[in-house]
Amino acid sequence: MPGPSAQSHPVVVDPAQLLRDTGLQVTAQRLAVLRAVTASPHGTADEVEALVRADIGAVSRQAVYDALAILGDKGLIRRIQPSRSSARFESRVGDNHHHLVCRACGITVDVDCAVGERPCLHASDDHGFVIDEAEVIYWGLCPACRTIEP
Amino acid sequence: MPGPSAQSHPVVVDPAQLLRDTGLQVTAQRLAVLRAVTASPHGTADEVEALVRADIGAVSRQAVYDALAILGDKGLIRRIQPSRSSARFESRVGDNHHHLVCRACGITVDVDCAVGERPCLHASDDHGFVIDEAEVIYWGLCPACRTIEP
DNA sequence: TCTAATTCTTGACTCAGTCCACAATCGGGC
DNA sequence: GCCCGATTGTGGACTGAGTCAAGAATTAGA
Repeated sequence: MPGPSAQSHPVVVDPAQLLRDTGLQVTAQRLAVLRAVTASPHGTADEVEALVRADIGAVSRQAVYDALAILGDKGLIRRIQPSRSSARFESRVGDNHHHLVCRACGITVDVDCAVGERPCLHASDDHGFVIDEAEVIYWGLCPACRTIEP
Repeated sequence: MPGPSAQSHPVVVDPAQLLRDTGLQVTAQRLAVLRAVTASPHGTADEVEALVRADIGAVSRQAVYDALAILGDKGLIRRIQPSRSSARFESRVGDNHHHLVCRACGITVDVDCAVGERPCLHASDDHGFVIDEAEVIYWGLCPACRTIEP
């Protein structure tokens, strides 16, 4: 839905160019990791590894972890880790959205941030910290689990 | 700071009674875990285990994990798990406060919730979930790390 | 005090993630 | 288009947090 305020980057960004722009070498593994994270938001490293392997035939687990780490560092993907879950990754970045997690089945869905800017909340007392992000996880029961659980 | 609205339980609660009231058997291990979590907020399971061992002489790791899990289930302690950290536990419950975590050194401090009631925030779209908690982690750099890092 | 149910101990095991040394690949200069 | 140094990826061992399971010890109600 194109609105009056256009995004700062082109509508369709070439993933290879995206990597180059960030100062990263372009490799088949990194491109495949980027595709996997985009195709399957909130996937674990294992799931990403499986998708990448299905995509380009073979990868080492280490390459997947390396790519996830460096892409995360550069801000091309985001890493979240709800309690009792292994790390999950998503390619939706920059809009500072939040997450809704089901206590029963663990399903994770995105929720828009009502404020929109980061950090979207201000701590009542920052204890001298320089805060750059407020990460919010809403915990509850999803519609499916709500009907099963008492 | 006692205000006009008093807490629902007595000012000083006997820990053993607290366990009994929750329907749990009172054991030396559980009492020691409760003491350890209170004495060292935001400690990991390993740290709790060490404190408990120093306190009552010996415990199995399993007993510590069992106690942390059941005390968490019953709401006597809270479990938090910031990204890239193992689980941490605290006995300050019921006031729905939040946390401030340093990206560099990992130090965790409490921040009061500006709203006070749970869930203190409302998701912009609940996707049909029944939300009972909004967990907020503020990420940044603590005063000490701010002077070291560029 | 006795007894059934709950809890703790011990030790093996799983899973996510990391470390390391060597091989393969990328990409800027010729 | 080819070379070469720097960056990445591979394979395999390893770590740390947490879980499972069977039997021994403890708790609490009769």
